[in-house]
Amino acid sequence: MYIETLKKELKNKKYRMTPQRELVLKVFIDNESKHLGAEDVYRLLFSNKHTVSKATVYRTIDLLVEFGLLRKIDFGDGIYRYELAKKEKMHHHFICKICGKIYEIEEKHLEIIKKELLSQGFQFEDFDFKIYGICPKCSKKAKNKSENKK
Amino acid sequence: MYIETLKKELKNKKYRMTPQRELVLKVFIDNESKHLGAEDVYRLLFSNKHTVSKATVYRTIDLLVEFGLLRKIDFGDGIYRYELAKKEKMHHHFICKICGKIYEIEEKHLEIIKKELLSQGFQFEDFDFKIYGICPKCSKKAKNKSENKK
DNA sequence: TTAAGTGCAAACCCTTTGCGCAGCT
DNA sequence: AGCTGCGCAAAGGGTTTGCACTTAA
Repeated sequence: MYIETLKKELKNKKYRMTPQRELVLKVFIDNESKHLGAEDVYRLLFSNKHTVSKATVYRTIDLLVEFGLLRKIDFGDGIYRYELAKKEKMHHHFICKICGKIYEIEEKHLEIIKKELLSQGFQFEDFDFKIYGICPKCSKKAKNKSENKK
Repeated sequence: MYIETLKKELKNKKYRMTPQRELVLKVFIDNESKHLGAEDVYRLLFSNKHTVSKATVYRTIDLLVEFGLLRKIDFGDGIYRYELAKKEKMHHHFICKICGKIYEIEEKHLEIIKKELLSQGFQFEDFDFKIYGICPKCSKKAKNKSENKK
């Protein structure tokens, strides 16, 4: 169904469907829960014996972002990551500063913020909401450690 | 007063106060409303006849972030920008996709989100909340244009 | 057939690092 | 003297680009 959208968009813009473009999109479909960078996509394809060049991976990802199939995420570590853009479900990211794990957080309160912005004349297209901190697991570990020391 | 904080922090960590460190911090103080990248800082100093090497600019900025005097912002264009971290006033960014202007948005609703996270065991340290869209000015312009066409 | 797409390697660009010299303490 | 800090230039690392070859339509 993502593939269908891709084909449709390509036709609209008079671009072509190619095996490489399908392969790149499939990587994102098969790794839905992950946040993959271009390098990751390249390596995943490579280890599956599908050789798609890095240049093509980068170009295809740009295309998929342009088509709204992928959302670009930036965790501030110098690597752009991407995730399938499921329009229905807006979610955000909590990044643990200790273990590095990324939690997806569903947020309903943002609706209020959206409404306020709209009333001020802002049209929003994309939210990027990241929270950095310490996740429950890590703060539990830290707690245990300090108790053992006593 | 930022300078005082810098001096204090440096003393704490047994680092030294230098003219370069003061100059870099001053650039941020004198350009409070802007979001400067390292390159910008370097150029601003250069055009004011103060030569501080790029390496030092980068190193000093890292230091200032470490001390909590600067906040790192990432608008996803491959350049890290920084702003003076005024702890009191949490604000966020609206980036217009047409004119590129960055609006600072004060947000009070995030308090609710913070509370919910806390109750789930998440400890947050930093919020990064960016909204991409079209600002009131640009959407007005677009509107006028389409009306003229009629 | 022919314009779009691909692969390769080199180029880019922001950022980081190694190293010798300068300057606090 | 012994570190810390600086400037310079080179290296790093993710991303982009030029160009000749390949391929979808």
